[in-house]
This record gives sequence, C-alpha cells and structure tokens, in this order.
Amino acid sequence: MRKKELFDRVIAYFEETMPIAETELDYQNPFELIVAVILSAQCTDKRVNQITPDLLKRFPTPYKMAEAEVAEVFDYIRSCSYPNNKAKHLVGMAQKLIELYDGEVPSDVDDLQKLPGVGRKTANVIASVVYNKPALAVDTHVFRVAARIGLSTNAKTPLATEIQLMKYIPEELVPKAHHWLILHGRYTCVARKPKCEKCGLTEICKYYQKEVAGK
DNA sequence: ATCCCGAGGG
DNA sequence: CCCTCTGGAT
Repeated sequence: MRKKELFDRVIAYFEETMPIAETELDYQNPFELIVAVILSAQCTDKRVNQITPDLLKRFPTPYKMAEAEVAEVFDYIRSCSYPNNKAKHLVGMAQKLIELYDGEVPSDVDDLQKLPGVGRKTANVIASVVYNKPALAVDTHVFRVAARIGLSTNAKTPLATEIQLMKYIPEELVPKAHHWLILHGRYTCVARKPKCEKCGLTEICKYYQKEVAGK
C-alpha cells in the first residue's frame, strides 16, 4: 500500500474514533506558548497549566523573564520535570529572544531553534500553532506510532520521520495528523504494551502484523 | 517499579 | 551516539 493511501486510511479511522475535547496548554500569546511548551517535556499539560499562571504573572514578558533569577524561576516550576534545566532555558530563552529578535517570537523554525530550550519539536509546535505553518512536531509518540503503522520507514530519528511524513501529508491535514497521532500513541499505541485489541488499525498496521499476528 | 508530549552536552 | 536532568502518574 502506498504511504499516502495508508495515511488516508489512518486519518479516516481517527476521524470517526477520536474524541473532540482534549486538554491543551493554556496561553495568551506566542511568548506564553513557548514557555508552556518548554515546560511540557515529560510533564502533563494539566500540570503545566497549573504552573504557568503564577509564573507568567511574575514574569509576564520576555523582558521580565530575561532579568529573572534562575533560582526564583526554579521555585515556580519545581513541580514539573527537569526544573533546573527548564529554569535556565526559560531565562536564557527570554534573553536571546530580546537579543536576536527584539522580544518578538520568530516564525521560522531555524530561528526558533536558536533559542535555548527550543529544539526541533518545540520549534515546530510554535511554527504550526502560532503561525499556521505546515510544520510537523515529531515527539516520542508520533515517532513511535508512525514507525509501527508504517507511515515512516526505517526512520532512526524524529527528524527523519518528520521529513518522510511531510512528503505526503497534505498541508491542511498536518495539525490534525499531529494531534491524532499523539493521542493514539498516548492512549492506545503506548510504548510498552500497545493495546492492539482496542485498535481499529491492526489490519493495516505493520507492527501488529509482524509482532502480534506473526505474519 | 517504571515510564514519560525533549534538549543540550560530552 | 549516548548520557543526564527530574517529578509525577500509574
């Protein structure tokens, strides 16, 4: 089956099974979204949403955040994972945002990646959500699910997956594909013991056919 | 106990 | 490439 046809089948399945509502990161502007996405690594959106109101009340702009003591930022974010790294990243990100871009969040993925704490995945989220660019953020879920179903082939890195998928996913479907692949990975196609018995994609899934059905 | 919606550094 | 950073959810 061609990749595009496979993708169409997957998207059709998600269309009829995926729930509409889902917890998402709260934010009011691009700066707040960068902060939230940096905090979200290995951490639930729910917890990030508990942290950001107080944090952003204290440091509402890049200019305030750039002058912050890392230790004080740490105190606000201590309940998310990697608070030490993230506190340094947030302050450094704000400083660089001012130094390079006059405090304005850039829309280009390469420009975004010059900011501390902003890697490929985070940059793609900002480009997609804030600027409506056709950017596919490949996190651990998208990476795993795409490989299992066969939407990617021999992709060793998230970037390789991103490049492969972007070749055949229509621009307008990128956000939807991204969101649904994540949800599928989080609730059904989980890392350890995927719940294939609850999955409607087994018929076309490479992983199921090889590892479960033994074909 | 074990895993997780990353990024940076060696 | 592999390691580390880390708390919280299950």
